[in-house]
Amino acid sequence: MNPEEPRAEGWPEPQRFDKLRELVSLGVNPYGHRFAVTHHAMDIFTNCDELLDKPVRVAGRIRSVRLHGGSAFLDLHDETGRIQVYVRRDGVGDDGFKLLDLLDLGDFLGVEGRVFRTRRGEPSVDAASLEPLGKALRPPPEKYHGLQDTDLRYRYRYLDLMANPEVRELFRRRSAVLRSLRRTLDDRGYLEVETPVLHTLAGGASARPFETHHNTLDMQLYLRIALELHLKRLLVGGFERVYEIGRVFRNEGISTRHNPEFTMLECYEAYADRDVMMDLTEDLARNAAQAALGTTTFAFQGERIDLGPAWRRATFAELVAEHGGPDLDRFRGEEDWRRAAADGGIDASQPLAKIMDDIFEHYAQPHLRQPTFVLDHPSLMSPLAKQAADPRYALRFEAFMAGMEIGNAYSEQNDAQAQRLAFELQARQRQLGDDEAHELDEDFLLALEYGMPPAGGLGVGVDRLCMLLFDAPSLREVILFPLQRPKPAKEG
RNA sequence: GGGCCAUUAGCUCAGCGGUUAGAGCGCCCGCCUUUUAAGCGGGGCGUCGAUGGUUCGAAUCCAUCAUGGCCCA
Repeated sequence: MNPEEPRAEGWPEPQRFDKLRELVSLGVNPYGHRFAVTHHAMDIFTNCDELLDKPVRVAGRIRSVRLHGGSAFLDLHDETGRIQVYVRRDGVGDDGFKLLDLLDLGDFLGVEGRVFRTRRGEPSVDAASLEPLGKALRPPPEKYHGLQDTDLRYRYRYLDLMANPEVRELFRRRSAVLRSLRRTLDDRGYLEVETPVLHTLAGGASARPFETHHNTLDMQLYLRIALELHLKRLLVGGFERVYEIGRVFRNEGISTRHNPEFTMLECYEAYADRDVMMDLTEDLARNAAQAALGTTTFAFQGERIDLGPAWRRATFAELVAEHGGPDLDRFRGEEDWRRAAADGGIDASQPLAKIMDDIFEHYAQPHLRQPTFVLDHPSLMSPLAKQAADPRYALRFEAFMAGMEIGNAYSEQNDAQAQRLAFELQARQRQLGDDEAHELDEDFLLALEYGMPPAGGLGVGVDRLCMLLFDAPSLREVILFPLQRPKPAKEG
């Protein structure tokens, strides 16, 4: 940006350009370089008495200025909080005091001075010198109400973070959740790995993928919809406990519980099964809650959720029947499902797997408030899981709370021939119009043919877990930059 | 995809057929060397989301569109 060439007309505050130019003409760099910070706001606030009259160097953004003629109070915000700076003409000299006129709310400023308490007892820094570190050409959001408009909050998340301290706190807690998930798995002997985001075939889940293209290879590629198939290849390779925390992408609708890209934790444990993964799921969730909240009970949208006691375990069929749905155990085939759908007011012309999903969502899901493991889904919906003794059902669970799915796990299919049959069944569903049915993945089958240990596999929707723990009404609240349609560029 | 709601100053909002569109914060000018949502005096900085329409008159009523939110699929 060349300050001599002002595009200042039409800017919110063209005076900021004038001040910028004047700083330069005084030989002051408005954009600073290194500034050796000795203390953060929080340090001075909590250790004020020990620091009294000691020299400190603090830096941050100017959020408030109270001018008093020959002196001024500035509120400087750094990552740890707010520290008040007292600037007196006697303290910083005429030249230093003149700088005050050239500073604006939103500017970054470095201050060297001594710690003192004001008459009212507030820990403050009596400035000896001021060093502009970063001029703001636009004003920050309003200081009391912050930035409320959700569109603007997500679109310009930096303003949201600047204005709303509780948003900064939320993302600190999210980081604590991530650390806790990693620690729980690390402590259990898991290895964290990274697998490709670009897939030649999007598998591991039922979802439509994003498509992309590699120019040099002239090859169609897909953004991954799950981590599953590569992590299982690692079990084939000999790692026994692996996990990945990574972004997956699903080309589907956007809602308060869905974002096109979201963070998934998947972990695979050789020689374990679904039941082992249930215990692990409870541990992961409890530890995350402890790490982020310091407790395993919390309120979600007015509802009390308790992760502490052993979670309820009930089968898919039991839960549907319990809430007025059909007796799935008596179902013989597709016709029974379609009739049940019609009876329940569900679109009976949809692909069969979708009908199964809808029947569960219709009857059971809204009632799953306290943490619940739903066991034994229909096999058709679970092509990557081993079948139960009754082959209509799979050795699978999904974890629900507050009516929301947060986890999904299988006793992983390690029989290459059974996996091929399951894929072939999916391929037929695809031909019948189910574009979410799993693709037949020869490359994955090849890996299984070399032998994979039996394993429990678990996937956890990290964003949803955070949403619950933080009592967020929308998934978008816990994602720093949720996808938004671009705004037309403003004129000027 | 369907229904409902919102869009007014940089920000948070009021105004809902009738003078020149308002408040607080922010901003500009002046005063003030321990204030803290500092204070005092002065200044309104606007394509009322966009485009059409109804009307003597539209921020306000109607239609369409755009963006966002909530609910449903």
